[in-house]
Amino acid sequence: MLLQTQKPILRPQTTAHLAQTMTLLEMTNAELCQKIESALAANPALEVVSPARCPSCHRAVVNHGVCPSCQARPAGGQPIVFVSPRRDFWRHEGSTCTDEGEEQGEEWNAEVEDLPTFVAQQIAPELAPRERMIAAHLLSSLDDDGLLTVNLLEVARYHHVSLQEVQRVQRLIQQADPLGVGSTSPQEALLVQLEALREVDPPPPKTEQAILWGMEALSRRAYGELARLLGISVEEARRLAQYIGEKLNPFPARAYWGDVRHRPATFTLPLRPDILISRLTEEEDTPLIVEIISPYAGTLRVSPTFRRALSEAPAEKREGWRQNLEEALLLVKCLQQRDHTLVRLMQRLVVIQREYVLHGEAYLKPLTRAQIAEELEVHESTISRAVAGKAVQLPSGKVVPLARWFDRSLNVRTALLKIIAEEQQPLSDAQIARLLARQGFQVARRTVAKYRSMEGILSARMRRHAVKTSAHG
DNA sequence: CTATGGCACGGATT
DNA sequence: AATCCGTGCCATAG
Repeated sequence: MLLQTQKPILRPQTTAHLAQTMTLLEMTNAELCQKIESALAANPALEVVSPARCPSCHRAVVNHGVCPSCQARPAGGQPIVFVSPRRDFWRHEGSTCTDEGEEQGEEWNAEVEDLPTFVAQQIAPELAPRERMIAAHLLSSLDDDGLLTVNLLEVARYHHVSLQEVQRVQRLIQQADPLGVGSTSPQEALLVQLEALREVDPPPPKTEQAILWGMEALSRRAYGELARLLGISVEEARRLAQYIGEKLNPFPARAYWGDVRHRPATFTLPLRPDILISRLTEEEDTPLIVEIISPYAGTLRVSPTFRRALSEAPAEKREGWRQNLEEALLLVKCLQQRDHTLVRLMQRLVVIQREYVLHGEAYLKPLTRAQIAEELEVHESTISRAVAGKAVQLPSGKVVPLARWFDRSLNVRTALLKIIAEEQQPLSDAQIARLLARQGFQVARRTVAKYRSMEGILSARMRRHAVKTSAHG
């Protein structure tokens, strides 16, 4: 197999190695990029050489002389999995990495950085000179979502003004165009938007309370729970959730940038993929190409020059250099191991979830991390770490968290929704369970009931009467 | 008597 | 080792 070409040392020699491997494994590319960059800056023994390129397709590939997708056409639905060098959209500010100008992400960053200026222009006329400083402070502390990352009280203390004054400035910012920017929490952003909408488009009753107390239930789509919490009917709860979902946005910056420029949904998501999946051909039986994006833009290695220089090093520097060399070796080794684990994981995952990758959520197979761990003969916590926080871009362009591939119930829930949507007369939980079993979903009757309430669907009996009576939760 | 929702246990996840 | 989620058992509403 082509994977064997880069087979790393599999057994951790030291506890340091073990610990670092685990840490690296659970790191997202974004985090890892930073770590590598600081390591490169601090350790002269490390260097990045430019990636090898495939002579035929010119694709850059880490650790391969030939692009794996040109090298061989795997048989029997086997995917092509390889580690590819970091793309531009992973670059951090101040990075020295060059080339590889890729289609996708860089404009995203450029525009988001513009947001503070954009807001500043709108509110500038309203500001007293003294408030300008405060506004600048707040606006420069916005995160990608348009929410504040600083405490208002701290800002007030920093500028030696009262909290009220800071709040006044904040309110001005919140009223500005991406409605709700500069809020300290998603809830606050929602409330600001709600206030502004109130006259134009009156919200359902208790919307405010739902935002204040029910966010957690709301985000889980636990409409039944929400209804109980607010003392309203489930039907009202659903309508309320729909209102919030359609008209309001807890992350003002995302809504704004998403709306103004009609770009694919991929880039309005805050997720940047760690792994890209594409198809080799348009055929149904195409091999899938899985690129695991490496956190560096070439091959990371221990500099041979440095190694040579070590033997001629002046005595007083020798100890420090030797330590550098050791750290460098360790880091490289650990990263290789990380790559290897990810490659093996994806290799298997893509085979199992092939239908999902090609055709979407409905084809997601139930899967547990433990199951994969057994097949790959690694500890389950290894899988857990490898999956945590990672995002994958599917051939469709959609970016999803890798964790979703392991959802045990999502597909069952969609099937359940479909059944209920299509049924003429209300079915009992037991009947639904049997229908689900016929579709290959083995779930207990009790679980059907749980999913039902999660989705905010009334019981069979209630559904029968819901038409005339508006029952009370 | 049947369909549901509450509570608690055990395996999965982190 | 702590926490979450699916299930089984049981009381209760219809």
